[in-house]
Amino acid sequence: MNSLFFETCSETMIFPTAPFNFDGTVHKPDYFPSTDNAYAVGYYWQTVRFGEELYGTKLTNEGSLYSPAIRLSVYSERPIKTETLMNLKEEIEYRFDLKADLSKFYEQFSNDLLLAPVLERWIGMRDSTNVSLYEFLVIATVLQNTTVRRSVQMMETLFKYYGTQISFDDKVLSAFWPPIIIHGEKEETLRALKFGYRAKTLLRQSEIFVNGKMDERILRSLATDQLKEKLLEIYGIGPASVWYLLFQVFKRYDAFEYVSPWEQKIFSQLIYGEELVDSKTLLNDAEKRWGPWKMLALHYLFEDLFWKHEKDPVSWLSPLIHL
DNA sequence: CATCAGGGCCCTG
DNA sequence: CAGGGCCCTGAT
Repeated sequence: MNSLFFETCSETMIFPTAPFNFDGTVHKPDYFPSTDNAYAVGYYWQTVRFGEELYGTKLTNEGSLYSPAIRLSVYSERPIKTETLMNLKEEIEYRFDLKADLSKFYEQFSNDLLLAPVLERWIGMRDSTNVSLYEFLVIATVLQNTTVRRSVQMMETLFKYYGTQISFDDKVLSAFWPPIIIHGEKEETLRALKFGYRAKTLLRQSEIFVNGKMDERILRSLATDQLKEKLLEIYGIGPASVWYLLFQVFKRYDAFEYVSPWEQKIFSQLIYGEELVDSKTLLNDAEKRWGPWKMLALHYLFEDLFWKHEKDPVSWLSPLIHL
């Protein structure tokens, strides 16, 4: 892994729609830890590959729930052009859903027995992702059919062999590689790094980006059904991964049509206080209760639980997290 | 020590 | 459309 040291810094302000919860938006305690980002209350650091360039970004909370403001600091090798800085700002606004208007969601469920207390704590939290579509596909691939610990291992192996290390603002973080780097690799090499059958997936996913068959910006504008169809065409993306993509990467708040075993257990406890509720029941009830907001509603419940767990372990949750 | 499932998906029959 | 195979690893 080659390393870079970025000292040049440009700044601009971002003004999210209100209400806005900075910490709930930038830090998701249920996502597996990854060395491409770091979090502290009021701060978020993240490496970003944008266009052909690498940047170190830092978000600083300089506002409040009803008067939100974020300082975006961008560290780079060379001074960044104003236009590029504005484009990067827009990209960050999209990824963290900073321009969302969730007022209808809040109004509609202010009396929902499950959601109301959670909204009190987390109103203004957004449905966010810190990475691009390509990068999310890599994450989805290392998540499949394994435990969190091993997902973390695989991710760090990828960073070690194909990524870049960036030092900025007293942080040292890993940065993603461009798809062409993996594309130029042999399947046996990836297999030797213990990716097993995932080697093929990583290669085929890189290929569609190198060949320009995937344009994230165009996908964003598609209707959900059409988008889902496109995403399912990607090798290695099936029913479980597709709704992670729809929700997190593409902000489709209703994307909940499949429950994987792990989430089934957690939702069962969370919503019904039971060990295992039939997945059809889960899906139907969520639709009835929250309709087009169902995944966002579940996200709020999920994050609230994991924040709680981070501070004060929830006894039934611990054995479900295989760290 | 051996066995097995783990935050799925592809492919075959 | 059901079910076997896939890679590695930690848990048991």
